[in-house]
Amino acid sequence: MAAKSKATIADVARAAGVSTATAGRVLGGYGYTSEEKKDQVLKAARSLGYRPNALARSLITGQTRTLGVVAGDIQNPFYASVIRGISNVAEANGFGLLITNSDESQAKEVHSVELLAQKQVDGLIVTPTDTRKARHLHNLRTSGVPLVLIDRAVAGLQVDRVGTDNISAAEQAVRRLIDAGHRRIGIVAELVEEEQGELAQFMARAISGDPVDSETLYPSWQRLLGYIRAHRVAGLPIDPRLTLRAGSYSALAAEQLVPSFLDQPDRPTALFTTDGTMSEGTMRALAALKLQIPSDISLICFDDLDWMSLIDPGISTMSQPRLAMGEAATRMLLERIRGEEAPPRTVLMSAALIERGSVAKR
Amino acid sequence: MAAKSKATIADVARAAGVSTATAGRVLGGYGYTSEEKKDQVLKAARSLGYRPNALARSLITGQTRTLGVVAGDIQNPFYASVIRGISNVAEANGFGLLITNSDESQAKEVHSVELLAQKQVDGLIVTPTDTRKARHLHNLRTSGVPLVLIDRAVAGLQVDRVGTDNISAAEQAVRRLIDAGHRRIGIVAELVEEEQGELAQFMARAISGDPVDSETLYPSWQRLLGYIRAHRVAGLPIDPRLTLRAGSYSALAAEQLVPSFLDQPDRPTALFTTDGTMSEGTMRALAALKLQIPSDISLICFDDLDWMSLIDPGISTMSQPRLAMGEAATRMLLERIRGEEAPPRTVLMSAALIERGSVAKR
DNA sequence: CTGAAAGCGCTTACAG
DNA sequence: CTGAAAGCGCTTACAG
Repeated sequence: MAAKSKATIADVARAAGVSTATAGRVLGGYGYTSEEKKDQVLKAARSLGYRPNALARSLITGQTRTLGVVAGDIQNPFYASVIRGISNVAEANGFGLLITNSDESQAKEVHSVELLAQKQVDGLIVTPTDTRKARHLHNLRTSGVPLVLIDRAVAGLQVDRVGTDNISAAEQAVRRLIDAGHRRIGIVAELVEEEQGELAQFMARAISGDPVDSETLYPSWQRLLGYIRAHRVAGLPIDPRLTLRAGSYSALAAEQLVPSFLDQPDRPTALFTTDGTMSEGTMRALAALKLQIPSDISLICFDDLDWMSLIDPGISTMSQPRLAMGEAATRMLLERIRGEEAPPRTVLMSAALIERGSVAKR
Repeated sequence: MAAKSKATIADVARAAGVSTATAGRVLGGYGYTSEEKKDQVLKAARSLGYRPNALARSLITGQTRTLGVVAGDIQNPFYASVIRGISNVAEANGFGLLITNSDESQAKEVHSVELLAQKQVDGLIVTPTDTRKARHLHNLRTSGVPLVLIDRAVAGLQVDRVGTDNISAAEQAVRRLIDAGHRRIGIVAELVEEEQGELAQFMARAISGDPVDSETLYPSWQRLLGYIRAHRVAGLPIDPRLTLRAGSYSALAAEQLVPSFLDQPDRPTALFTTDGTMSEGTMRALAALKLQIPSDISLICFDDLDWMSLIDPGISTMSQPRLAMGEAATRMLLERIRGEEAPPRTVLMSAALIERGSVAKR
């Protein structure tokens, strides 16, 4: 193995015949130096193959120019795009990215946050796994590490956040289906456990128009709210049998539940899926059932995935600005890192309905 | 903003009434300490909310337990999966991941490598943008930073590498098409510039059976080699007009070139696309041309993307073990970091033909 | 403009 | 087993 060449500032200073302070000033780009010494130092640095040790610098300055990211799963197109957005603005500002996956497990999320904090990231972007309890995120506040949330909020945690306006987006999607004449519209959603009570109660309250604290709801619950709202606005009744609850972030779960969901009297003539994962599972099930879109069943999805424009007919969907979400979150985080004081901001981005060929008139 | 609580080992030591050395020993988990002092220190640490500063530790130990990754584009499913594989074994071994995108630009790659090196990563995994010249990667060797290459090799750079056995995989795909009776098989490939000469010369040499140094070829060139080999083995002639060269990693480029490619006398009856990007572009073009698969044209792709199993008929493809590639690369890197000396290894993984419905008999 | 000294938060020999 | 001291590679006041 090659000898590790580890020229330090002291080595360069010695070779250039100056003090380490002077060498540091030119190499670190701070303070003033005469052109002459500057040249000497630069020459010495080059010949020694000097590379600054960011660790030492960070230890003193207290900043690492590194951001930490805790995403659900980097393989998921949603997170992949969001992270790309984060990466775009991080890179443009000279920040590196330490990325971890939570796999929607709070234990892993806690572990990741701790790891990133120990590595002294200047700020953190996380997609919280649990929207109710998140002590580790509250603790971050007291340890002074700026935090921005993406996609989900956390009850009682006043920090910057960027997400999609899920209620409006879902309402728009379902309204489109209603406008096309559909009256029995099924919703395929994760709806992982909530502490605001059971699904039936939740729906009852929403239907009756009771105000629900939607802010810290998981996205799929918010999208269910939009589904309900579209029905209410149109004066349509809501049949609880038209709600398919997958219970977890799993395409397979959706795929397995859709067949019996569709095998009921007076089955839905259209489906609304609440995210990419549910959409994929639903599509696989429809294919297996040999149901033609849109002649046998209409469909509007959430999140625009590659395949939705590749298949024939194309799938209409609510497209989230994933890249822009990552970019916006990072910009907000950098502002906080720079010390900008302002009340916590919530940026809700709107999704756009992309019309393709998956909705038939009825 | 909350006061930054920054308890150091010195603070803990003071609170516990011991020396910083002792506090360090229990908090850092090295050396011996009596149970009594251990308890005192732990208690003090807890009440002070002590969190170790990994920077300070790394500065001394010379290791950061962080790996650097330079991938093409995290949004691309190929890289997303590879990175997930990397993340799996990194995490299992307590390593963090600093991830950057090169966007297939060598300038960005050079910049990323420099950034990661300054941040003192313990090792680097990169998908090299240029397989011919890569001084920054050679330099890494002399600075003692272990490096593992994924997907592509670099001429003259003797380091561990994991890739796909592209020639065999492509040969298998094309043989499948030949076996189905196809005689005019088109290949849709990136084939970005090479310095081994022009495409025509390259093909002439390959066809004549001249040995080509395939090791450091870009994957799409290797896959072209497999395409040629399948023809040679079957005793079939090769028509250069059946090679579509996109010239860049762009689905749009492929999409735009496919129509005229298919609008030629005696046009191909089957297509082989050399990666996910080419596959996507080709699919979009075929859809726009209203060509039915497989009745109008047969197709075998490379790399198994989500949509290939979602559309009807499913697309047959050569599936690369992307996750396993990332995992294997990381394991090799960790071995090097642990100091294992061994000649550089090249691990070529084989792709598996996944048969779906995109190939018709002829 | 430049250098000697102190110090960031830890770990590592070295005595005891 | 424990502590005083030195030091990792830088940057930051502070004199001059």
